[in-house]
Amino acid sequence: MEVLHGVSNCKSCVYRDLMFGSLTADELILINRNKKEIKFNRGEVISKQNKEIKEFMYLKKGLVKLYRNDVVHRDQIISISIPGDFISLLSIFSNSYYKYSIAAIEESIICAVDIDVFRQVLRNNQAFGMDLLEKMSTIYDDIIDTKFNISRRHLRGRIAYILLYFADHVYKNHQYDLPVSRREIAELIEMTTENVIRTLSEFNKDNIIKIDGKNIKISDPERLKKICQLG
Amino acid sequence: MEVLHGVSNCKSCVYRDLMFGSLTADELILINRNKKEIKFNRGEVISKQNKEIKEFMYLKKGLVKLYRNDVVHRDQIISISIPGDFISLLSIFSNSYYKYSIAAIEESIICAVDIDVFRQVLRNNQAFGMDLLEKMSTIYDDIIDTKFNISRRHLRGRIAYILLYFADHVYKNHQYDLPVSRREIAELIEMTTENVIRTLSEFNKDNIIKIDGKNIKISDPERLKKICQLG
DNA sequence: CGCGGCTTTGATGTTCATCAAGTAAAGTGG
DNA sequence: CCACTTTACTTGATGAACATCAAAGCCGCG
Repeated sequence: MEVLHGVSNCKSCVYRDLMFGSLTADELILINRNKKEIKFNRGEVISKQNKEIKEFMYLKKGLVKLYRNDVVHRDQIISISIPGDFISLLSIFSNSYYKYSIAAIEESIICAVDIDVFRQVLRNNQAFGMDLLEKMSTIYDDIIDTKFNISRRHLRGRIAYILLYFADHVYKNHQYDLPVSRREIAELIEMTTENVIRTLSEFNKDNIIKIDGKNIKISDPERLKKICQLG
Repeated sequence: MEVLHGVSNCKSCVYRDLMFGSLTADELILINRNKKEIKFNRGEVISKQNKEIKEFMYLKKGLVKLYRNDVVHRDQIISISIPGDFISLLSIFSNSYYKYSIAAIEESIICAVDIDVFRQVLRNNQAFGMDLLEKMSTIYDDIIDTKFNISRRHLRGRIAYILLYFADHVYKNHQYDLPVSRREIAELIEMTTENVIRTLSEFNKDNIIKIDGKNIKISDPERLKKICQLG
């Protein structure tokens, strides 16, 4: 972890409209003065379950996972966030502590705004609040959707679902380097690491996908989609 | 379904503070003028997935379920709402159509406020917006929590979890009439109807619970809690 | 009264987790 | 930089957990 100094101004940030489009010039200056950019290496924990929330964060670069810690069983991954996502939006209003842990899957850069400043701006800007309601709702809906979609499927269907998820939602490409380990896939779709590997090998043998280490190429998208729907 | 006329004024509603505590007198009058109270019988569908959202609704009396329709497999119950819950809060901001269906489990009375009026009040009252952010966040967090708690458990653990859920969260009593059918329990915790029945019978035989038709009495809460934690 | 939905139990087979054991890859310290 | 340790990946064998199928009793309702 490393705080980046002398970094970009919010005014010219690519994500400005995504998040702070409804702020006045003054509000934006205030946010800019109270934000930090922080770099995390692959594997580093960004925040831990039950820790106090001190910042509103969004992802500028990289890939992070939200997950529930579980000592007895295994961790459960709730969602994968891509650049532009608000990674601390969950539970920021319902709790003063994190309900979930966050860790970097790839080297990532987080933009973190002091939570009190954030709340202050929120109290004074109606449009900003409405924006946030909508965004939060969308994030939550996506999580619920994904979770319910996964839990009703069998193993083959789950793997198909998650492969297509990375292709369509994260990388927008039918070929990509899997950002997560086999174990993390298992934690994401509730199955064992062994069965993740087995199912991937099966798909590989059946020429549905082509595996080369971390690299996945979806050779037969139609069949994969069919398995996703039926499995 | 039956619209109730000449019903109570919002001003003296038991749920006023729960929902509309931050409204001005004028706003409350506006809401009052544009609300309906509607009674639904057991089993009646209150709103259907993909239908346009025209009202903001909360539950005054009874018990309802939120669920995802699924033609191929079975329906999936997302949550059970008790009086005071905002049953259409989900997706009201992220979508203009319902993402989930809603149906009455018991005879229920819904209070429905015209969605445009609701949004209008929301735009003009900052405190109301903040309230809503917090409430919505809590509802979503609960759903995610429940869902993840269930999906990591085995059948016995799931049944134990749901029995305790009804006891602690819905009825606040160790004895209660199960409001849902065995099949609905199955849809709620992702298992088959047969296995719900089998597991309940097992618990009955082991003197952990006492079943009499729909009536459940938790005779050995400690053991049930242990099963819930370990299963 | 009979039809359909809910409930219950048993038998059977499938799906999946667990255990074991080995290889490959990636950190780690001397 | 190389030996060493740990972590990730892979495959197979086994048994447990669970779904499916079948059949029958029960209850409410038109």
